[in-house]
Amino acid sequence: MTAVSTAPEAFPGDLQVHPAARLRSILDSVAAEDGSLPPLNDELIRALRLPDDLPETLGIGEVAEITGITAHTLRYYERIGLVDTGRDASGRRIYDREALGRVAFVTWLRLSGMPIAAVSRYVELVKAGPQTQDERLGLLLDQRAAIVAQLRDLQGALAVVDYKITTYGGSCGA
Amino acid sequence: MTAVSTAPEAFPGDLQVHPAARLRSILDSVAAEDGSLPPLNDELIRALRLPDDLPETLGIGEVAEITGITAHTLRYYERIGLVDTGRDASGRRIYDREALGRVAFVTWLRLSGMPIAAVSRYVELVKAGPQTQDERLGLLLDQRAAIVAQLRDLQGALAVVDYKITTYGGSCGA
DNA sequence: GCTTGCCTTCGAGCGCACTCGAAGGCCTAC
DNA sequence: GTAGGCCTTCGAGTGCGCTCGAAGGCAAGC
Repeated sequence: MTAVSTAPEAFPGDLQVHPAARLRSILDSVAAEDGSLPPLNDELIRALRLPDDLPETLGIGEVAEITGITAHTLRYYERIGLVDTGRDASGRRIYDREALGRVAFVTWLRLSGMPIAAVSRYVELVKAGPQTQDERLGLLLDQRAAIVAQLRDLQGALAVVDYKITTYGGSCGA
Repeated sequence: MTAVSTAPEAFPGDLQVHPAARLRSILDSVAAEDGSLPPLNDELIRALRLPDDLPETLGIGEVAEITGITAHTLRYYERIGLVDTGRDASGRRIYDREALGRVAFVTWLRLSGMPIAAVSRYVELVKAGPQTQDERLGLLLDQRAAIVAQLRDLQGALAVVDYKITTYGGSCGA
């Protein structure tokens, strides 16, 4: 896994491709210089919970800016039940820390390729109470396996692309 | 990157999710026991070129079975110009080694998240001749960067999911 | 001859995940 | 008071990548 260290730029312009660019930049901040990532550490978890110097509550525009997810999409997520928010006196959405955490969590799941239906199911289970823990764990384990499979696919694709790059000029076949 | 070694099964049943399941199983055959992958080696490349004990030419049904891509999708790929094939006397598609190699290559690119439009562009450039090598290399480098970014995203998601699994029972937020 | 089965083309349809536009409300600044 | 800006809801539209069905051809086997 050689160079391509585009690390310095904190907020790349590919929002269309990856709505969670900003979350990724948060992840970047806890990643090592060589691009490797801690498998699981407190710093990362704290990053997920988002910085402490944020205001107590945020408007949808601020959440959009922080997470890189459009306000339209945030409303869509709420409409389909993925994230609940409060409202102020004039009916505007209020995101507190917990709501922001949910947005972040949902975004990570989506980023890992989990279909919205599955995320939705998970959120439903959480709302349903503690007796659903087994099924929730099952969903997470399934998703973990899916992530591992994707990692393997991507490593294979990386090998193929690297081969093409090193021998580039060859034909399309193989 | 701990266990979840579902390695033994050669042909998992998730064709819908990953049309390239069989290609992945070929990749598996060159992967180490612990799931790690060689970044780039001759064996993998040979695997991409597909086994030597295949018939010289294949029908679309055979290609579908080998690659895990449906005949419908193979026809679609041909229709949009991603893969050319020959025809027999009665108009049926004939896939030779080269065509099979192209199917495999295209599948790897798709698996890495490259949009069809970009794959299409790449194939066009190959057809256009050697003077397009620079642009081809550019496309490949872009895709390499995209793969690396995806790997990072997935590793982050894996960390988040692992955190949830190890602390499971918690709320949905964070 | 007739069935079976795999193939052909063409065009339409589908599922997912947004994405956008219209029409309007509320608050602040000038 | 009015303009600007950010917000609201609702429903429709978009783009991607398949996915499918219909209608029919061709060759082998009974």
